[in-house]
Amino acid sequence: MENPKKMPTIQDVARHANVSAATVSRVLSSPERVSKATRERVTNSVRETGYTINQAARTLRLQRAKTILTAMPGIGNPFYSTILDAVIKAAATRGYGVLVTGRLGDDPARWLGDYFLSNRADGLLLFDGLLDTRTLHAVAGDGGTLPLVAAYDELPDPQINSVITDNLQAAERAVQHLYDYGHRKIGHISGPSRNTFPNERLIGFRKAIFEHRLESRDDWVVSGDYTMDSGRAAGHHFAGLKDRPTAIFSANDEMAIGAIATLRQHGIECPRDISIIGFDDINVAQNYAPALTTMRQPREDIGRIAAETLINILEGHVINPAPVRVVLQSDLVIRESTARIGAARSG
Amino acid sequence: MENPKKMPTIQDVARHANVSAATVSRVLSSPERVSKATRERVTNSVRETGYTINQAARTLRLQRAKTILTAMPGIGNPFYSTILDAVIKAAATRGYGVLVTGRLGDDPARWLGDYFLSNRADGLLLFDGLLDTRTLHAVAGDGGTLPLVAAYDELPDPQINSVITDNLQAAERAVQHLYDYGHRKIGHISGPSRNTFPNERLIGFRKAIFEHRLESRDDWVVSGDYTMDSGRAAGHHFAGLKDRPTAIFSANDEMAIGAIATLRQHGIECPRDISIIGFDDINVAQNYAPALTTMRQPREDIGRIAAETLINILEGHVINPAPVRVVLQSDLVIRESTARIGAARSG
DNA sequence: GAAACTCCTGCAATCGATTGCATTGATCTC
DNA sequence: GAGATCAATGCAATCGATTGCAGGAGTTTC
Repeated sequence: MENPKKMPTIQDVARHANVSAATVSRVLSSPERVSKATRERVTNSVRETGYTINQAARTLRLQRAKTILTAMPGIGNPFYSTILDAVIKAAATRGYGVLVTGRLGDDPARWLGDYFLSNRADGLLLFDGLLDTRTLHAVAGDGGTLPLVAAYDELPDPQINSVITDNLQAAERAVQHLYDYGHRKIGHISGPSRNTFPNERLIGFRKAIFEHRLESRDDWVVSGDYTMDSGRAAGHHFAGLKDRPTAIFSANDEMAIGAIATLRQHGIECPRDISIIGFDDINVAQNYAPALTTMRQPREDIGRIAAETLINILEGHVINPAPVRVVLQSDLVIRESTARIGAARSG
Repeated sequence: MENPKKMPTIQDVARHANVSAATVSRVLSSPERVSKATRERVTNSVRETGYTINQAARTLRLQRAKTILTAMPGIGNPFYSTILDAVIKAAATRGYGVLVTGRLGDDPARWLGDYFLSNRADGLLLFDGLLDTRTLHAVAGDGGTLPLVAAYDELPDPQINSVITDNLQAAERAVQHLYDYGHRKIGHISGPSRNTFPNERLIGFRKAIFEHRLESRDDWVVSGDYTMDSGRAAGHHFAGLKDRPTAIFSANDEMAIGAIATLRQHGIECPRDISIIGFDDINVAQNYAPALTTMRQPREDIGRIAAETLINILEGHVINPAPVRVVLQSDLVIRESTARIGAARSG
């Protein structure tokens, strides 16, 4: 039990097939360089011995781990978990493993470095916008380059490869929808901003408000952290307002759900008394009551494309010195949580 | 750019500190065996060269990857993603990385094997109850043992280590709650069963129904696959019934949500017309409308304990030949989706 | 029939860290 | 003061797969 039967090595296969280890290796990696007879003999031996390659040895020799690391703020978040799912699938079809890490400790540079400056992973998929780009450059080290693809909410450093959706435009589109429905008093529940710099969705919100010359009030914009709890807090805030907006654009679905639930406890029904539009289109959105109007982000696409891009870079398919930039579109999905202002009032 | 500066090796550090590589290695792994003066000199050299250990080499030499593999049916599922979060945290504090895989291809044995029969991972955390135990034994191979901890819904093979909640008892408790609320006509939306063997929650449901001598009808039990969509399908089914149960026990929250949403579309309101209790207490449960009554599973605990158990086994802290079995409790959380039958009818 | 090729296969070095054994110098014991 | 003991360090083999180089067998060419 405590001494698992030793795994067969390439040497064992070689002995079994009466060839050298080199030949076995060649059968496995470039079969066309080996004669048909030998190839078949070796293939049989591989099967009969139950040989599986020792990745550690391979990694050491080739200096490539065939593994990518993904850093996410919180996998518990359904938004990210769907992306991760897509990443894993895409990586698997290319023969790559996926290591996952969250936010650990206070010094991102150190633990990120620990991971694959040490040959555990070949590259990084970054879904955490709160990791500062300076930090990343530090991880990359002065001379070397850290193969990296970023895929988060913010427009990242133009220097680094990225797969993103156009958040600014999508936010404008969300507000536009509320405007189209007749709303003129529009509030916002924003996500966190890093470096005191407003995030893209907040900027888009402000831009739309400005362009439509709508009323802009400080107490109509509250900031949350993308959790349902912070949505609840925002809900309390809006419920307590004397002069309340008739519609709210929430920077993600979870905060929208938290806000709707809390507002309801205060007797404020959505969409009867207030319209709320979310962002992301997470799974529950369509099954929530009311079903959420939201800006759908193509999460599977984000995950898949990000993973493929990174692997292409790793395998040298991308010689292009210019950073890769992929911008995906979000779609407006109209459901029940927003209503025309006239219709809602009369409802 | 395309040629990252070569990472310093232990040899480089040794040269820098004027000692042998062996000494550097000892400073890193068993500092007490090295004199204070040397130790400090080496520690400085490590810092100055920016050395990080090459895990591939270490893994090859030690035959241990310091990495665990988790297999989940779908990370997109919020239930599992919370568990995964806990696993990653627990593993990280023990210095372990976490590889994640989903269901890939049709032959689990092959891809599971590819992972860590090949020294990529030292052990497996299995959250996927649909992987047959025979398959697992096959992966383990005849002689050797695959370090494995299972943590899924079903009571697994008593031979293997497991961290579970008592699903049968929890299911009974859920039905008991409906019974206490005066319901006598109780339906069930079940999860999938493997091997034509009913799953624990279904057994618990049947047991409770039997013991209370309640009506048991085939068309009051529909089976789903734990997705919201299958919950919607179940909702349609129940909506179409002439003689409908007054309460439903859903084997997870997502199916409960799907069912509630669909029933509402048919004019059947929860809890006014029908009470529904879920299972798991996923994040949205408390923010759903109605807030879900559910059996809360301690997901963080499951993830953390499973990871710690596996690592203990890997590090030989567990010499015990008997399989480890941890059984956690689920708690009934009463919210709005269930109502006393009198109260509901009059509401 | 010999030079020039091609094709197939093996030899041996290499990747970087670890560790049993050997060595050195110092301290201790009687 | 000679032998024993011990602490600190170095030597060199090892983990398993890959690959440049070389050699042997067979084929082609003139």
